[in-house]
Amino acid sequence: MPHASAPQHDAPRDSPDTTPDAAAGTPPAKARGKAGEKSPRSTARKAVGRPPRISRDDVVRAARRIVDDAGVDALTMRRLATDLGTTPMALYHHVRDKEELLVLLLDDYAAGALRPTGLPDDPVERVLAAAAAIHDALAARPWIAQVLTADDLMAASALWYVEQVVDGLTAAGLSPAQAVHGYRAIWYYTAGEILVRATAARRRAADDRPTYREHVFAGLDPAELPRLSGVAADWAELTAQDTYRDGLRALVTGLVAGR
Amino acid sequence: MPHASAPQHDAPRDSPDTTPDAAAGTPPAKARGKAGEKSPRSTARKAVGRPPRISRDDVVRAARRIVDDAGVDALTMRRLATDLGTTPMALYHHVRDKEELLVLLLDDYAAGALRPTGLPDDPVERVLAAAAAIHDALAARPWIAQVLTADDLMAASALWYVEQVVDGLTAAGLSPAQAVHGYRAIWYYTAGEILVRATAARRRAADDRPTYREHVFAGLDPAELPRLSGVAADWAELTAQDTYRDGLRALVTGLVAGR
DNA sequence: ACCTGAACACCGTTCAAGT
DNA sequence: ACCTGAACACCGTTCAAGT
Repeated sequence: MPHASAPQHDAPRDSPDTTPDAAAGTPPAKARGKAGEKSPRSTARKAVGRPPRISRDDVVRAARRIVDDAGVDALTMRRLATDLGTTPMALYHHVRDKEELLVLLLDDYAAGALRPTGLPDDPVERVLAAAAAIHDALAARPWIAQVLTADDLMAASALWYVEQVVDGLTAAGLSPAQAVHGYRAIWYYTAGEILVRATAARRRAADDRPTYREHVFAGLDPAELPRLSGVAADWAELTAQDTYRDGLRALVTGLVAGR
Repeated sequence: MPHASAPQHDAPRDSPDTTPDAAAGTPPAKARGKAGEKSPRSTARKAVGRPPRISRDDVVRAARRIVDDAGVDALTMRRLATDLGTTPMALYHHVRDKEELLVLLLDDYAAGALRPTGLPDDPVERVLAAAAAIHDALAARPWIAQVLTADDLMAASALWYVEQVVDGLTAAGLSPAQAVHGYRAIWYYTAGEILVRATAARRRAADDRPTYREHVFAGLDPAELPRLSGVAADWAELTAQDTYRDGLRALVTGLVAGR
């Protein structure tokens, strides 16, 4: 199901948008000049002019290929154009800029993530399952981390997961406002885990300056920092363990207990 | 106290390192060629050659100025060189590359953060206070967020905070391993909050595509996503509220309860 | 040892023009 | 309407040379 339900936000002029101001009223500042001045003789919605060679979907698909194959750093407008057999500037007719492309990519990916079948009935367990599902889907692709900071996600196609979390928290006794705040807390924790872990993995892969933390920990003063000195030897092993679900459970438990 | 205790990791050749392999044994891959081949006649540690015009501290200080004044995006090696009255390449004699500079910057900033005086005696409250202190220190500077992903922080000078958290969790009954995992969970939550919030703020400041989320929420199908439809009108207001401490308390409560 | 100058190999994006 | 070509205004970093 490739992003069938993802809304085409900021689609260039061809989206039959229901809200009038999204298409004509107050377009984003950057696009305003272009949209208003560039096509002075487009009097009607007729399909006039050169037929398109590539579509927005083509762009997103090609971008996803690059990112999956070679990482998000390899995604440049120039390479993307080359892969599509066009020029860099042709892309700008389909996406506003690179950041929009990244958000589109994230949406597209979230839409393709599997919705877990048979979520538990118990509210807390349901929250845990939904959060873990979106976490696992995102954590599976390391490039997500770098895109995450470009959007607070939870946009468009990931809303189903958000619904499950908010619903579960409500069923567990939280007020609607508390449930939204609870969802946000879960999202902070989840996004943070993905980002921190992805960075650590990148660091490890580069195998550059690998001994920095060890260096710091080796120089610990047991008198000043006794606890850290005590766990210094095990730190690497302990932090390498995947404890996402444990922390998630603690957070959700605390949210429900503190209602 | 400008990072007096911050270790000079990867300082170029002049650091009298105690661990032999940090200075000579296995230098990072990138630097290996340069370090091994560039100075064939440096037979002793004598201060020979041209006297330095700028120091590593100068570089970090100038970088901090730029970042504080104009944001992290304005920090380029070229501008930094201009501000220091040198050439871009002179900088590379003091820092390995730009990423190291960013990490140095983060360290430097964390070292300058105020340690809260009079931490509470109660273990849970102590954990909350320490975590909130590091959170507030980092959240005060928006550029931190972008640097955070370049390091898992908690390095060097921020260790005091880590000690407080691990100690508090231990005093609350967690095992050393549980305390480390708990600290990690708190760090995920904290880093995630800062990152997500900073991105949202950036988005708002750009006032570009401001209606995307509203657009998505306006198109919600109440039959499919009833909870979200119910809170759609209040979403912006609810998520604008600062609930970092509430979520933190829930997390810590859950960690202690689940021990 | 420390610094400079010039160059390399890129970026994202604008602008004016073509069909 | 859609695409092209050339250019702008940058990047971080390497390399060879100077003092």
